[in-house]
Order: sequence, then structure tokens, then C-alpha cells
Amino acid sequence: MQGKKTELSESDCAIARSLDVIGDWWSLLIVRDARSGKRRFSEFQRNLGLAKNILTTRLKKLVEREILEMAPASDGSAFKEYVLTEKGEKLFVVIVALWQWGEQTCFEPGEMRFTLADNELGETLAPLEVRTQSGRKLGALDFRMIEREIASESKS
Amino acid sequence: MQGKKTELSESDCAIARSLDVIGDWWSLLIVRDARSGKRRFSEFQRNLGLAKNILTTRLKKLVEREILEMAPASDGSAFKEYVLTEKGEKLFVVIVALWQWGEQTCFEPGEMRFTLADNELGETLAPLEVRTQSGRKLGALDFRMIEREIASESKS
DNA sequence: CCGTATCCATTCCGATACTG
DNA sequence: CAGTATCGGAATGGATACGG
Repeated sequence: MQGKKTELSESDCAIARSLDVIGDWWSLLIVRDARSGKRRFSEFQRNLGLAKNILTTRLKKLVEREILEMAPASDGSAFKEYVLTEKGEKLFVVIVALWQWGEQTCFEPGEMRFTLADNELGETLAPLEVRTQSGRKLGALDFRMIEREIASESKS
Repeated sequence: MQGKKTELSESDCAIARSLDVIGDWWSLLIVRDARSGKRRFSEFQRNLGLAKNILTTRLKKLVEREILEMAPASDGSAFKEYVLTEKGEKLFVVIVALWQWGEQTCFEPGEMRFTLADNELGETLAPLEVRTQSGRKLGALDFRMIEREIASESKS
């Protein structure tokens, strides 16, 4: 984030690349707010309580990386709004994963205050599960990274 | 990570709390390596290519936050090893989420090199899916955070 | 209202040197 | 091997003042 890690951003590791994009303190929180419908500079600023120059920096980076894109204001004003791209929307899985981990491990028993629920019926979310293609559920240590040997989807 | 955001770490938001723990550049990569079986200081250092003092700081923080714990060396040497706690192991869902997002969006078409596969049969992992308790699959915008109204699990 | 520019404190990072 | 100590540079972060 700060110094360099330029090498790591160019790493083969998808995690390293992801972290290069959203691995700083504010970016994912901005995505969280954008996902929940916030669009305006001042909405982010007020809600997150961060300095305006930092917000500017983050928004620019997120637009550069194609997580957000600028759109004309929906209320007809002259200003722009920031909306998630498709790439940005896909981060919702990461958001849910972080959310669930945080709720499980970062709160005292009586302390939890919010939860995630679906818009339609208000049903709470099920814990994410890691499964193989065939549906077997995996634990934390049950998988590893391998050199790509994915069955080619087409045989020319 | 840097300045303060002390307020946000104390936030009600589980994401903010999670990010306070693993929201910096190196921590999650250390967890990634620990999950894949790395235990020794030098293994992390060599593999990640970060400065030793930074690694020291990160390991300390991760031990403090109970993501890692110290264990006597398995080879009988006088040194310690770092192994994931249960809390730390639970981060594997976050790791998978970031991995999958990175692979989907941060690589050029011909560029992917690694993939995640289960240890037993070498089967690749299925994309994570966000579902409600009843099993309905949700998209990026289909849920929101609400004040906790979870049905109490016990009625005293 | 939406930023940009500037200033300053803190932190992070990398490199190096040093200890046990 | 496993750190600790220190240094300097870069980036982050907060606050504020300023322009469109």
C-alpha cells in the first residue's frame, strides 16, 4: 500500500493482486457503502468520517481500477456520482466473508448489533461455505494452490 | 492501519472490525502462507520478501489478535513457530473470496497460473455463493444490514 | 456542494547493522 | 536462524483553507 510491494502486485497470486486493489483501510468500506446505495461524495465522507483529500484519493483509485465509475447525478445537479461497476459489485462476496468473520470473532457475546438480511424477505444470510465443484464442503486446510491444470473448456 | 481510525475499529460494523485486524497489506498474506503450512519466521520472510522488522511487527500483531499463536518448534530446535488459531483458520473463507475475485478480475485472459484445488481429489473449488438461510441465492445488491433482530436462540 | 491544495503528524516499508 | 534497533523515504491520514 505504501512503500512499494510493486513486485507483489505483479505477483501470480490472486490474493496479492486483490489486496493491491482493495487492500487498504478505506477502499472496501467505500465499496461497502456504495453497495448499500450511497453515491455522492458527501455521503461517503459523512458516513465514513474520513478526510476529504483521502476520500478523493480513494475514489480516484477505485475509478482507475474500475471498481467504481462516474455517472451523472441522478437528481439533475451538475455533480457526479460514484456507482459500482460489475467488477465492483462482485466484491460483495468478499464483503460478506469479512462481515461474517468479523461477527464471529470480533465481537463480545452480547455486543452484536447488525446483521445481513436479504431485501425481499428479511431472511438472514447463511454462512458462506467453501465447496468443490462436485459439492464437497471443505475446511480451512483442505485445499491448496496448484499450477493451473484446469480442464480446458474448449478443445479448439 | 496508519493514522488512527480508532473510532472505526470500535465501529459497530463487522467489516470495519475485520479490516482493523487483517486490513493491511501483509497480514492476510501471512495468513495465506500459514494456512498452506508455513510456520517459521524465515519461511514467511523468504516467501513474502518483506523486511524482517515488518514481519516481526505483523507477527506480533497477529499473535495479539489471536490469529496466530506461538508453538515450540516441531523439529526440536530452540525456536518458535507460528500456527493459525481456530480464529485464524476461519479466515480461509475470506482468502477464498479474495482469491476468486482476483482471478476473475485481476488477470489477463491467458495469464492465470494458479488455482485452488482440494487436497484429496485435486478438484477445483466452486465459486462462493451468498445464500439466505433457506438457500436462496443472492446477488450483490440483494441484501442490506439491519439492526439485529435475530430470533433468539433460547428463550431463557 | 464538490472537490483540490497545502501542512503536519504518524505510520509503514525497506535496508542495513547488530545481538543471541 | 530469529529476531531487535535504527535510519530515511514514501505514503497515509486529519485538518484546514481555498476555488469551481
